[in-house]
Amino acid sequence: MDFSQIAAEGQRFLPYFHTAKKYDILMFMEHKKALHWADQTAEKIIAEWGEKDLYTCASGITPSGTVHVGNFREMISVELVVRALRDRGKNVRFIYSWDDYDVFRKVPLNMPQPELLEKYLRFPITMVPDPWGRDKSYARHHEVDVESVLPQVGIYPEFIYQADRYRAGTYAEGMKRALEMREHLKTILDKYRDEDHKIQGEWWPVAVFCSNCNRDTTEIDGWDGDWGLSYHCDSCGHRETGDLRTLKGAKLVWRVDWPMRWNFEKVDFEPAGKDHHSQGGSFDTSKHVVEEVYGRKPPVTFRYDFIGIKGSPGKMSSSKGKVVDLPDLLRVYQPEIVRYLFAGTRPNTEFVISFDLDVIKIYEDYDRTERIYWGAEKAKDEEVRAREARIYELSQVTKVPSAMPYQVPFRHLCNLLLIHQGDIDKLIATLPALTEEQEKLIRQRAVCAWYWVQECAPEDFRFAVKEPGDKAELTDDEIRAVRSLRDSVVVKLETFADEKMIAEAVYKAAELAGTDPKLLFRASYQALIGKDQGPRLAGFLGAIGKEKVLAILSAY
RNA sequence: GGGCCGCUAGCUCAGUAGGUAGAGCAACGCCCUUUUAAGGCGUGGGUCACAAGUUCGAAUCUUGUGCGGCUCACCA
Repeated sequence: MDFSQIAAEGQRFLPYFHTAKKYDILMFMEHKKALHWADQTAEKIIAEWGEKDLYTCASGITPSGTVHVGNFREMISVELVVRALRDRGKNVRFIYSWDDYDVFRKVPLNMPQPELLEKYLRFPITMVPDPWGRDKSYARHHEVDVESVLPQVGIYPEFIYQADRYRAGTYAEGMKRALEMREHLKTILDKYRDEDHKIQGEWWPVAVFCSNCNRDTTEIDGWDGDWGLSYHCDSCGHRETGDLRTLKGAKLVWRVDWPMRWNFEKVDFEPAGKDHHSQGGSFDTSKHVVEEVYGRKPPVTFRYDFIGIKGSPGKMSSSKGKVVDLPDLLRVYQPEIVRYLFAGTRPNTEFVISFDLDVIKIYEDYDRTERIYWGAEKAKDEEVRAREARIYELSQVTKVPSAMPYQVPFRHLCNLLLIHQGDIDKLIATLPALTEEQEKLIRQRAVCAWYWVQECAPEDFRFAVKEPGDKAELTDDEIRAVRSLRDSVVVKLETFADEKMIAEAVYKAAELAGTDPKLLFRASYQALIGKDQGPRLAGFLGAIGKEKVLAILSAY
């Protein structure tokens, strides 16, 4: 692009282009910057590390309890960045670290058999039994819960099990290096501590699970400057001098462990929660450690915020200590929409995941984004269109469907399901012919909608169509209104061109019966569903079906 | 005490290429002789917390102030 072109184009965007500063012009020339935060992060990673054959993106947590939506935010944030990198043709390794060699510190409130678990405090969580008896350990149970559900939302990391790594001696070199740099590490960790909190007395960058009783209640007695490490256990009195390469219980303390692994795996990107991301926090000290002790630049990062919950994910889940996890989300939101929630929100902003009436709005928002992507709805401007389209792409579990999905608004879907008492096959039968792909998505959405209606929606949202013969208590006026509706509208329901025509006929029916339309509506809803209100009557009659409505109303 | 984040319409929030302030809901109005839990159209409404600075131009960048929140300094 030569300068005259820039100038011409610049005039369009910058009315004051002719007087703009050089800085403004430079900014303008770079204006093709990525719109989505995942793309921006991907570009930052590439800019920071340069062109590489392989980029490593990492995430991980300690499975010391139920892995909740907050933890999930980290996984999906990384996954979105991984996709953005891959979309740029990069080769990416996406690792997820299960820190299952951490100590079992306290028993979470929502665990079964707390007395049993109590006995294993101070053990590594990988050696605590699974209180459900399903998996080989407490840690494994939580890992399996997550690993089995992630594919549903299109997330496929390479899992790394830290207990296995440490016990296999994988990090022996890293531990030795930390011991050599012991004094320097101490200085780094003390940097942001005030006088009262400086490390007191002897400090070791390694800790040991006792080989006799498995607890971490040990103290280091010495290091021989090479591979030999001595310790004793305060619980069982065991004393031992082991070799770092074979001493299975030895591990690095957290703030050294993390940076050591950044170096070991050559991590280029890893976000962290806000608890890690303040000065003196673990990400901050780890940054110093990886540079000064392991000689590697810290990864590109960002801070993600916490997630709040609004409404209840189900009637049964109000027990104490209940945390909301990914399966809870998937019962109410179809997988694309789970991804959409996270892809559509910048990681460093807090947001709430709703299980109440907001669910309807979230579905509507997603549908709108979908229409914009497919050009079925105009976006305000090109920028909005491009951003919405990108969010839509990133929200897909695999790839974008081959044609625009058939949209059934969530609220309408709920009503249809209530009419058909949750029978999805019957519901599908009322829709126009769909492709296999479209039907699959509707079925998925219907399962969520039905769960939501039954478990999360407010009581007055639900209704059930009466069975013929189940007669409502109506006054004479009401009975007259219902008869009028039946005889002047329902009997020729199929002759109306559209819902609007039916609506008109409904009002005409009230007039014929000599009653207020209000009364007719109330009476009709009472007769059909036993409530004072319901979905818009005109469409509702058609949805229930002429035969069934007649069968019900014939009692009057 | 250190650090971080937020403060935009009545409410919930978009708005991080600096270029005339936006959406949804609420409100108000009009229309379809009819909003009964998927009606349509339209209108009003903001000192973008406050102050100063940079700039031709600031919600946007800088500094300071206020209010609210989070986080670290013990452990991961």
